[in-house]
Amino acid sequence: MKFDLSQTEENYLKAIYSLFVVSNKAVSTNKIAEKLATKASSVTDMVKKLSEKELVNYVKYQGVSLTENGREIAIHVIRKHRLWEVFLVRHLGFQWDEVHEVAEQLEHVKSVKLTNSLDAFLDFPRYDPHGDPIPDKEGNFAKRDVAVLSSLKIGQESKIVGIKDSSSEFLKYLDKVEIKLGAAIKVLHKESFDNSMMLWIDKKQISISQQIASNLYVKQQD
Amino acid sequence: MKFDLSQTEENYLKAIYSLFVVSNKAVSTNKIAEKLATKASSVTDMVKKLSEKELVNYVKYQGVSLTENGREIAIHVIRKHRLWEVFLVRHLGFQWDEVHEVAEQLEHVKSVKLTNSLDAFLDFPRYDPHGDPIPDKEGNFAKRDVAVLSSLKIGQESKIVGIKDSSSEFLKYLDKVEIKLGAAIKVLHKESFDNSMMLWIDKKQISISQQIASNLYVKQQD
DNA sequence: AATTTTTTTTAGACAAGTCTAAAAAAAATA
DNA sequence: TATTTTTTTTAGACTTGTCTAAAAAAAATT
Repeated sequence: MKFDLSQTEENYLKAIYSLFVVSNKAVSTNKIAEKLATKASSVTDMVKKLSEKELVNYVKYQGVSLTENGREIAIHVIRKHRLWEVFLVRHLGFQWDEVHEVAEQLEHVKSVKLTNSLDAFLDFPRYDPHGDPIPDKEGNFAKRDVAVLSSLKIGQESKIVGIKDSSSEFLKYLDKVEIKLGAAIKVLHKESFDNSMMLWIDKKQISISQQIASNLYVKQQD
Repeated sequence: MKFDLSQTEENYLKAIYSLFVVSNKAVSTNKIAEKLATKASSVTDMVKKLSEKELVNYVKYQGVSLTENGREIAIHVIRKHRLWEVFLVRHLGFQWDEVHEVAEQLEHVKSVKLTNSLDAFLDFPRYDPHGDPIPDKEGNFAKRDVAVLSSLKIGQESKIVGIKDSSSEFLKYLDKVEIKLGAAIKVLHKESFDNSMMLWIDKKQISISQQIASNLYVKQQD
């Protein structure tokens, strides 16, 4: 039941998982190739292998989806990735835009005890530094009752809890304008002609474009 | 100057390093093969490759030694291994006989910032949970002024600081008889016919064989 | 519906790391 | 020193994951 997968195999499962959750339908080999910066022909080969191990459902020319086993493994890898990100930011002084590359390596370390002890050491965090939910031991994600900032109405108060685009550029922008996860905000005004928003954030007043607002997640309670 | 080595290459360098320090002469391919649980023919292949990268000195039929570069990398990997061991025992509740396998994986994670931040987080430990010295950023090992327990004379007081044999069996034995690193001891008696020793350790009196005593390191001051 | 374009798969090749079996060199023994 | 034994290397093969180029299928366009 529990295979010993190579890092490459794990990366494929993770890629298929994340592509699947956005489109909710079988993923094309081309999309996977793009995500993993490889070629579609390589993907076809790997997908066949994963299919033999019953980690993905694969029908020629019809895309790929994860089996229950494959999904479990993918989620477990994501869990490790996000826990390590929390550790790096909280305890080792990493910035949130520095953690990804290192977490990509740490996520492949295999030890159930390690993962669960780390989880406990971090006091079972539910979100990573980017606001993405961390699956628990059983693979359940904390449900986020979140909205995109751009959907808030004038007068609403909320809290920034996550970001959609986690590119390094976007993270750097957020740092520059001092928008931090956890920051309390209040919508003061929405400009109807370009949908830019004026808001209070940490006692300061700033204006952000619709572009930015639609890449920030906010939520009401903890 | 700084290559991106595979985990396998790093493991070869580490193996060559540790074999070299005990014998202080060029290491045979057979010994390396034994250490890495592989075949001598595989070692020959790899050693040629490392030689081309100028990480080892290799002359056919005459064994292998590390170049300055190779030595640096080996020590850096050992540094990471031992730092992670400290982290696992101190913060994640691992026993000292559980850490090796996990540290073998963690030691290959590549990030200078990670290593040095971890070092700082742990407050620059000088010894790992087995009492082995941890090289600093520059690759310098803390000098241990240690002796083997069996060399102590009657009446001498000391402290257990390390072990020579770190096999799982030995570690388990130590746990069973409650010999811990850091424990203060005093030699009460030495049996001349079998060299077994009677000692005080943590307010208890125990007798240990010469076998055991010669696998324990002790030292005077910190 | 026929044709063109795009996507996906197949076929064959390559690099890394490993293995077995055989050959070559070194070491041990007679 | 000659011979036997042990160690080390070479040769050729296999696996994993990758690639390019060509073929096949699907989708889009006319």
